[in-house]
Amino acid sequence: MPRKTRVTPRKLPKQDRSKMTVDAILTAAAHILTEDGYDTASTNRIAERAGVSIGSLYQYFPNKEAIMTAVKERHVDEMAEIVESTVNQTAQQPLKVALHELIKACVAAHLIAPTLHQVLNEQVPRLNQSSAEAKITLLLREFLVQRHDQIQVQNLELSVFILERTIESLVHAAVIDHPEFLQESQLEEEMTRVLLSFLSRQA
Amino acid sequence: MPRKTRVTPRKLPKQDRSKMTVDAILTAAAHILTEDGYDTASTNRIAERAGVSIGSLYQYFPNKEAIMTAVKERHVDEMAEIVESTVNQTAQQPLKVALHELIKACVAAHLIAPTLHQVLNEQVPRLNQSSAEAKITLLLREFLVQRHDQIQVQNLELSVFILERTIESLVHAAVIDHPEFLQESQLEEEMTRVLLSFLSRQA
Amino acid sequence: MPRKTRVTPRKLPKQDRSKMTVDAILTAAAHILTEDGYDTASTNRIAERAGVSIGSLYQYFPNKEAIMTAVKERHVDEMAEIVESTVNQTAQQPLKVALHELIKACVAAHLIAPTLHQVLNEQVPRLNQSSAEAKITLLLREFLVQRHDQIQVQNLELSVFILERTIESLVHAAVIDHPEFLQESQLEEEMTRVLLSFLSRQA
Amino acid sequence: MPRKTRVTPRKLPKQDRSKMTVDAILTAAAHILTEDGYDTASTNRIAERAGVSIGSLYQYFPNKEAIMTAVKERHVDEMAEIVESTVNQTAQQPLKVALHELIKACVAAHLIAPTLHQVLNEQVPRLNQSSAEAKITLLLREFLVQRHDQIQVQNLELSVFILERTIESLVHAAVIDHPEFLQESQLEEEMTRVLLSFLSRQA
DNA sequence: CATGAATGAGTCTTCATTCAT
DNA sequence: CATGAATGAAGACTCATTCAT
Repeated sequence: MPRKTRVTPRKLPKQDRSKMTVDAILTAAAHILTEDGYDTASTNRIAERAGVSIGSLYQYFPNKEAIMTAVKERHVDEMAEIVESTVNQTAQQPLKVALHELIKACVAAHLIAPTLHQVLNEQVPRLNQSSAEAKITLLLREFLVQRHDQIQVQNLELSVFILERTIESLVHAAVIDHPEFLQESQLEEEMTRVLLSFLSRQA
Repeated sequence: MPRKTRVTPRKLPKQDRSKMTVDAILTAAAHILTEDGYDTASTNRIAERAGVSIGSLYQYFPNKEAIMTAVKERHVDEMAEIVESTVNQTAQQPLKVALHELIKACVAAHLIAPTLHQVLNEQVPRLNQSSAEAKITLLLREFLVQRHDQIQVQNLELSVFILERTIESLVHAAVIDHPEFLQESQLEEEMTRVLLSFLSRQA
Repeated sequence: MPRKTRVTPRKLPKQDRSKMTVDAILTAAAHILTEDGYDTASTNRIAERAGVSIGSLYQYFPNKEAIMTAVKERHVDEMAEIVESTVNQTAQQPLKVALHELIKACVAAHLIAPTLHQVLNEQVPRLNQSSAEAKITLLLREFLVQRHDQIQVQNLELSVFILERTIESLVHAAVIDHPEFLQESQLEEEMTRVLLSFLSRQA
Repeated sequence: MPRKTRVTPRKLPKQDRSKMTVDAILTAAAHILTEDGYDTASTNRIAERAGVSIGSLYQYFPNKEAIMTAVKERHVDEMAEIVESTVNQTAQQPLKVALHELIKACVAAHLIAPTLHQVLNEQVPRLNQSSAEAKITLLLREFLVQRHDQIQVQNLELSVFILERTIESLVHAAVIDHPEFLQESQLEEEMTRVLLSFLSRQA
C-alpha cells in the first residue's frame, strides 16, 4: 500500500501556524462571549476551548484585554466591510437610494453577530475605540462629503456624528430589543425618512 | 428569566441612622464608579469609602448587584425628574417649542453626572431596565399621544422607540465625547430639526 | 362598649417572662435545626424566628454554643423521661419483660424528634455530654444493679457501656435509615434477644 | 436528592508533582481535622499547612467538601483494607474464631486514626456514605452469607445492619471514650460473646 | 432590660498571570 | 515554542457578637 501523500505540510510555516493559533483563540473567545458573556470568559477557559495551553495563549497575547481588543477589532472589521462595499457600490446613486442602502447595510452588519456586538459594548470593560470603528466614521464622512451638492452640511463633524450615532443606536437597539421593527423594513424606512430630511438640502 | 438573586434592599431603613448609612453607601458607590469605573468598585471599597463596615453594607443590600441597581435608580430618578417637569410645563406649547425644551431638558439631565451615566450603561453588568427608565419611556409616549393632532404617528411604539433612542444616544455621546457640539446649542438645534421633521404631520 | 377584660396579665412576673423568652429561643433553634440543619442556624435567624431581638437573645445566652447545649439538654431530657418512667414501671418485672419494655421505650424516645436528634449528634460542633445523657447512663446502671440476681455482671461499667451504646446506636440508625426494621417490631425483638443473651446468667 | 456541587476531584493528577500535591493536601487536612476539628479547617489553612498555594488546592478539588470527601475516602479505605484481609484470611475458620478475628480487626482499624474517624463522623457536614463504607457493608454481608450453615439468618439485611452498627458503635466509642475496656481484650471478648449468641444457629 | 444597627475577622473561591520543565 | 502546575492577591459575602440608644 503506497503511502498516502500528505495533504497538509508536515509543518506549517511558522507564520501560518501562529495565525491559526491566534485565530483559534479569537474564535474561542468570541464564542464564549456570545454564549455566556464576559463574566465567565476567563483566559483559561478561552485557551481550553481554543485547544491551546494557557501558556501558549500568553505567547500571543500579553494579557486578557489584548484578546478582547482583538476580538472586537475582528468583529468590527467584518461589519465595516459590509458597510464599505455598500458605500462604494452606491457612490453614483442619488442620496435617497444610497442612504437607504447604507442603512440596510448597517442592519446587515449588525446581524452578523448581534449578541457578540452587545457583549463587546456592554460587558467588556471599556475598550478603546477600535481602528475599525474609526474606519466606519471615515466612511460616513466620505459618504457626506461626496454628496455635498445634495446635502446641507453646515458642520461636517456634527453631521457625521449625528448620522453615525443615530444609525448605530437605532439599529443596534432594534436588533437586540425590537426585532419586530425590522419586519417589513419598517425601521429602515423610517430611518431613511428621518435622516434624509435631516441631510437634504432644501432647494 | 427568573432572577436567582434579589436586588431589592434588604431592610427598609426605619431609623435616621439607617437612612444615612444607605445614603452614604450609594454616594460612595457612585463616586467610585465615576472616578474609577466598575472594575475597582468592590463592595469592601464601597463600604470603606462610605465610612461603614462591610457588615453594615450587607445589612442593607443583599449583594453587589443590588447596590448598583440602587445607584442607577437614584441617578435615573434625578434625570427623570428634570424631564418630567419639563414635559409638564410645556404641555400647552406647540410641538416645536415643546420638543426643543424636551431636548434641552435631556441635555440638562445628562449633565447631572455624565460619567456615572456612562459607567452605569457600559460597564456595570447588565441591569434590568430601571423603573425610572420606564418612566421616561412613558413620558415620551405621553408626549406623542397628547399631540396626536400635530404628529404623524403610524406606529406609536416605533415612534417612541426612535424618539427615545435618538435623543438618549446623541445627547449621551455628545456629553461624553463631543462637548463642543453643545456649545451654542448646536446639537440641540439640529436634533430639534431632525426630530421635528420626523414627527411633523405634513398638512 | 365595655372594655374587654385582659386575659393575660399586663406584665408577667419577671421570671415567667424570662422563661417564655428562653423557651421561644430554644423552640426556634430546635425548629431551625430540624428543618434546615446546623449550617443555617445563625443566632440572628434564631432570634428572629423566636420573635426576639438579637440583643435579647444574648441577654439569656452567653453565646451560640450555650443555645445548642440547652436545646440538646431539653431534648435529651424529654427522651430520658420516657426511659425513666418505663424503668420505674418495670422495676418488678422479670428481666426479659423489662428489657423488652426498655427497648420499646428507647424507640419511642428516639421517635420524639429523630431529625433533631441526628442533627444534634452529627452537625452541631461537639457538645459536652449533657447531664441528661448522664442520667440515662445512671438509669441503665440501676437497671442492671437491681437485677444482679438474674444478670451476669463481671464488669458493671463495661456492661452498662455495651447496653447503652448498642441500644442507642441501633435504635437511632434504624429510626433514621431503616424505618422498615421497626415495622412489626422486628428490630425490637432481635435486640431483646441479643441483649438478653448477653445479660442472662446461665443458671 | 441531586447534588449541586460535585465532589469528585477536578483533575486526575497525571504527573508525580501533582500526585504529591494532592497527597500533601489530604494529609494536611487530616492533620488539621485531627488536631483542631472541622471548625478551624479552612481551605486556606489546609493549603498553607500542605505547603501549597490556595490556588493549587482549588486546582485539584472543586470545593471544600470534595477535600473532606477525599480525606474520608482515604481513611475508610485504610480501615476497610484491614477488615478485608482479615475476612479473607479467616474464610475457612469456624464462626467463633472468625468473628473474634473480625472484631479484633475492627478494633485495629479504628486505632489507625481514632480522632480523625470521630471528627469525620461527628463534625464534618454530612458526607455521602463513602464507597469504602459500602465495601465494609458488603464484606459483612459476605461474612454472613458464607456461613449460612452456622448462622441463623431470618432477615439478612437486618442481621448485617445489627452486626455492622453494633461493632462500629461499640468499637468506636470504646476507642474514644473507654480505652480501658480494650485492655486485656475485655471488650473484644464480650462483643464476640454477644454477637456469637446473636448469630449462632441453635442446633 | 429590649432593641437592632454596627462591626470586622474570617470564609470560600476565582482567575489573570508566571515560569520551570 | 508549548505545556500546565503553581501562584496569591483580591473578591463577595457571612455571622457571632457588641453596645449606644
